[in-house]
Amino acid sequence: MESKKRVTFDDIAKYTNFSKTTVSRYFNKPDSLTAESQQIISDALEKLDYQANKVARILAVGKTEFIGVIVPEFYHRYYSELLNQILSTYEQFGYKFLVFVGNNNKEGERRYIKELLAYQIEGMIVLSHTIPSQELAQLEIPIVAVEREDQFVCSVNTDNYTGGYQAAAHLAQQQCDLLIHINSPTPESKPAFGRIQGFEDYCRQHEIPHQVILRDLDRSYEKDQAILIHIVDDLESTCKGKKKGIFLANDTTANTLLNLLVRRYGYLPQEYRIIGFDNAPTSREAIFPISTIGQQIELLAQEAVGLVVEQIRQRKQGTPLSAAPPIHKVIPPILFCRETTCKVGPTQVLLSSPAGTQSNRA
Amino acid sequence: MESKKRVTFDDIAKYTNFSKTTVSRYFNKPDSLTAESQQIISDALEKLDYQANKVARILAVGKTEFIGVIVPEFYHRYYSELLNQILSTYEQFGYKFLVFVGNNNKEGERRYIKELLAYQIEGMIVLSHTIPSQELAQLEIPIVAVEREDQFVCSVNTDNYTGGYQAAAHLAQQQCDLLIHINSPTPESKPAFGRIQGFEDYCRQHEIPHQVILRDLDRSYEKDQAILIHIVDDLESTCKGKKKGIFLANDTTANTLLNLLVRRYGYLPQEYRIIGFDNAPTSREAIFPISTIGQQIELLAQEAVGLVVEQIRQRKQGTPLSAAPPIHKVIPPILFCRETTCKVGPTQVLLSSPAGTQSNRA
DNA sequence: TTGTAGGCGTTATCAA
DNA sequence: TTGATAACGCCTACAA
Repeated sequence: MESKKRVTFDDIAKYTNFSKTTVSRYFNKPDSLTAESQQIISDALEKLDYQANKVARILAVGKTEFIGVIVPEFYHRYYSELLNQILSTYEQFGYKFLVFVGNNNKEGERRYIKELLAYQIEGMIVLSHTIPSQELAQLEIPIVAVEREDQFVCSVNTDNYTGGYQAAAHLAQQQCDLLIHINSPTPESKPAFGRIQGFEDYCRQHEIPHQVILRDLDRSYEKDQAILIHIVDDLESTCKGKKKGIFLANDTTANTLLNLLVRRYGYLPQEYRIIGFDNAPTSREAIFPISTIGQQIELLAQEAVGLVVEQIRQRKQGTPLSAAPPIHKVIPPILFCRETTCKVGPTQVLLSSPAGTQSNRA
Repeated sequence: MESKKRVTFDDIAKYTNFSKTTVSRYFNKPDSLTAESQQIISDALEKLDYQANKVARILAVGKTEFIGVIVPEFYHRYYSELLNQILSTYEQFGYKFLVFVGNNNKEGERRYIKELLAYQIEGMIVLSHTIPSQELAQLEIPIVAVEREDQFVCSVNTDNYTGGYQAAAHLAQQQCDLLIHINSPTPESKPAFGRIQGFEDYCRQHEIPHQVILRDLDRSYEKDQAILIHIVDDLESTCKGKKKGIFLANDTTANTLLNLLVRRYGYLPQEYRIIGFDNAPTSREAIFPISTIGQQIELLAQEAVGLVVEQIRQRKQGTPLSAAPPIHKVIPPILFCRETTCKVGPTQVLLSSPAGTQSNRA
């Protein structure tokens, strides 16, 4: 049970009287060994309890199968869910993920990237927003941006414009008199800017009264709540009686708004219709399940990893690195029509089981 | 701009007419070089755009600075927050994290662990529950379990017993007639079992009517909701009029229950007092901020990483590996008294800014 | 202060 | 089908 040195190919070689080359081949080209030899080596590996050392392999072969991931934060569940789905692609692609949280700190993120490069990551998936894609593009490794500024690197994004358009259309369909979009100030370079555009375009094209309210949101629940209270107070005085369709920039904010309204009224008044964005778990788990323009998070993750892997593959084949222009994949959003816009009115709000046959205790 | 071979110490050495040993020393023992030599090498590194290769370093020196992490799932925000805090310790300890999601799949997790070991991780933090600690202990690397069965490995846990005790005490203090604890069936080996024990002990010691309801929770919001509806229906018929203090196993479930009650009543009746566990972000962001027995998540993460790192350090110093018995750190919980038990009654439920002009109900 | 030589554990190349 | 040898890029003696 002593902490002996780790068993290596050399040990296996000596034990079996093969060379370590042959042992190596057992793993990489097993067919080139006789069945007998394979068996012998297999037994030896078992007997000596061999544990693979991929670090040595990396040095020899140059492939780490590491992908670096930089997540901006975990306040929005969108990111934890996206990370979840990214990590889950291990089963599909076999790549491992080195994960950092950016916390909106540009200098920090630069250090993280340096570290990732030092560990010879083969590609990187960037969810954080601080570092411009131009800088990322100079890293000379395959990079895929997800829902962030992506001019100079590959990316996978939801079709935000269509999403914003759909949101407006859906609210309009609910007979709203006034459509409102609440968002943070968003640079045009971010894909999320499309949400604003799509919303506005729909409203203009259909001549629907609307306004876009831009505030410094997405800080914390309490701060967002304070901001939204002001907005709602304002609406209550200026738009009393009008049916307001509110499109929030994300489900987290939508949830905050919903909570606020339900606290005021005990339910969500028909006068307010709410739709969020992302289809983050938040939206399903809200006091009233929130309608949302769903990002296909699992698909986004798969496409993102797939795209990185594809780029890695191409590069490995000698294809020029930055020759081709960046690929931008676009994933369509999906409307989830839930209680904050359609399904249930305030009178059907009660939640109870048909007939209870249930017992207690343990 | 061509994808030339990467620059190595050899290149720097040739360029500067030093040996690569000297270049190596520039990084590891800079004081052993003249200031002048340092400058020369520094310039060369800059000029040739040297990028560190830690893989080679690992092979030479045997230290990866990798810690493997296995998270069970992301349904409970407790885990994403814990992961967040673990990742954030990079700034403090410098260790990088290879992250896998277990998804409650024992075989999968075994494969992940194999992979992690192949990458020469120096230690592992295990949040998932599937693999017994006895098996983990045989891995011959420092392991820290967090809030899971931990008999044979080091661990960091919240003082669950005290937490359960406090929860009961707090509910009792709110003049509840009947205390109820809702949980999943929990093996005694899990730290979380202490929540049940603590709750029951308090109730017995103080002769408070109570019951423990064990159901197969923690699957999904909808499933949990269905289960809770049955439970509430039951309580409504059997305990009508009694003030019920309900202690939920975690904030996620507490949130589900709260939503359900608020949907029935438009507010949280005084007849129901609710307290959760974890102080996951969920609890603050619920329709009514949920009182909770808070786990000090940031501290848990720090202690967990710190403990792994400490073990790594000791091992490096030749101290026997598994000689010492596993260390179990215990972190006290913190009661967060919020609206579901104390702060606000249903009449003060409205949320508006000071000058607010809001209406009530219908 | 600096250099030489060998090793870390694997794979690639060339022979046999 | 197998083996010997030289990488991969860095670090650690030991020497100078």
